[in-house]
Amino acid sequence: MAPTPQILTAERILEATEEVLRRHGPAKATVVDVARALGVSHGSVYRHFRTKAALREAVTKRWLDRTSESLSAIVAEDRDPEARLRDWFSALFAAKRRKAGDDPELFATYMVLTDENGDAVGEHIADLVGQLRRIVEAGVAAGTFTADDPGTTARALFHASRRFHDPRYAPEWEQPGTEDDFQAVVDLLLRGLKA
Amino acid sequence: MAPTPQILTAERILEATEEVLRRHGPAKATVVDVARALGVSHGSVYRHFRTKAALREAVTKRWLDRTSESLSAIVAEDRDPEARLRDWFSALFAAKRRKAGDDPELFATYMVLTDENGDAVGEHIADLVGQLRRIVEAGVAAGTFTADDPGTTARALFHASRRFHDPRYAPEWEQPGTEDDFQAVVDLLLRGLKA
DNA sequence: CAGCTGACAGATATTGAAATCTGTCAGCTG
DNA sequence: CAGCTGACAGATTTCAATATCTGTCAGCTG
Repeated sequence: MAPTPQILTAERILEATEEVLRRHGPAKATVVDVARALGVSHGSVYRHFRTKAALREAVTKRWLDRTSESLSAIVAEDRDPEARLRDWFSALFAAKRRKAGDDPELFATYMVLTDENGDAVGEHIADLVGQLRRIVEAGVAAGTFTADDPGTTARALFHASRRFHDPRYAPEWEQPGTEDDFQAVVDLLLRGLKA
Repeated sequence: MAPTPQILTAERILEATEEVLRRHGPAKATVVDVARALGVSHGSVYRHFRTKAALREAVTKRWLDRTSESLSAIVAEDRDPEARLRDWFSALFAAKRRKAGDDPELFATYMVLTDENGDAVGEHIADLVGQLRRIVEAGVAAGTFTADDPGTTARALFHASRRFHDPRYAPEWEQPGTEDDFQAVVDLLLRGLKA
């Protein structure tokens, strides 16, 4: 058979772009590199993405969506909302900490991308806050949580836990005592939430 | 009288350095500039500060200490701990937001300095957490707060409110809804703290 | 003729030589 | 002679020339 003469698709370009970003880092990853990795001219890439910025934004969205999806399973479970909320926070923190620790360079690359794409990050945050709101609403319905406005409470929960999922704090996540600090914040927030 | 032939002191050097930083920004403020502002040679500055980094660290500490001092008055008051805690958070947030809003360039300058001087920032945070601990202890003593370990609880309060005092979030402080988000977080934390 | 190529203009990044700065210290000065 | 100066070496920054990249588009190709 011929050496995989696949047609060029947005999906394939995104995969190649991730690979190029992983290899060269955010500062040196060029559209020409992506085209070369795909064996096409860089003009072809511009047929699928209007600009380099649009291409990088699409990569960023894909990456953020992967995090959201892994957490949505916890939201969908049919369990005690308090336990789900604890698990959700733990899963979010563990996922972020693992990404930052396992491959610091790749994590730094995605930090640059998220800095560039405030809109995509805003959507991602709205998504996560929406997940929190669903858990809070379940708790209110079950009578275990008190919340005048679950949306406002969900935002408060998100903001109050930023120290443990905002990538800007990543360097502090491996310091001793961080796990205790995390538990103390979650405990305090859950106490405040109880009916 | 002669044109103020004052003797050279660490204090005068620090004042001149602040002025130079204000004028030229952190990237272009040199030791030579500071010496020129004082009418001395740059060698004299090195008599009082071993390195440029030490000079900048001293400026950073002075600046951070001013914030701590303005808050310590609230800690020392003889009032309901819950009200003091609310006022303390409000004062901290208001002070930070005012600094960031009134003179964004100077604020950016101090962001660079704090990035450079992690140790000074660490001490400052320990100082603020200590103030929180004193308020929590007062609340526990008065029977209005519950806290197994006031030190841990104070750390949790600090971390949970970072969205509203960590300068890295300054760009978000002027967005609409921020005041509501702040109140929601403080309300949630105080609910969690109540006996 | 849909999809791709590659040459091109303007924008951005790299590079290396020149300029400036940091930190030291022998000697000056009041 | 305590405190300051200013020349100096090595480190860092600046700047302008050069190279590379982005985004377009007329035309090629299967």
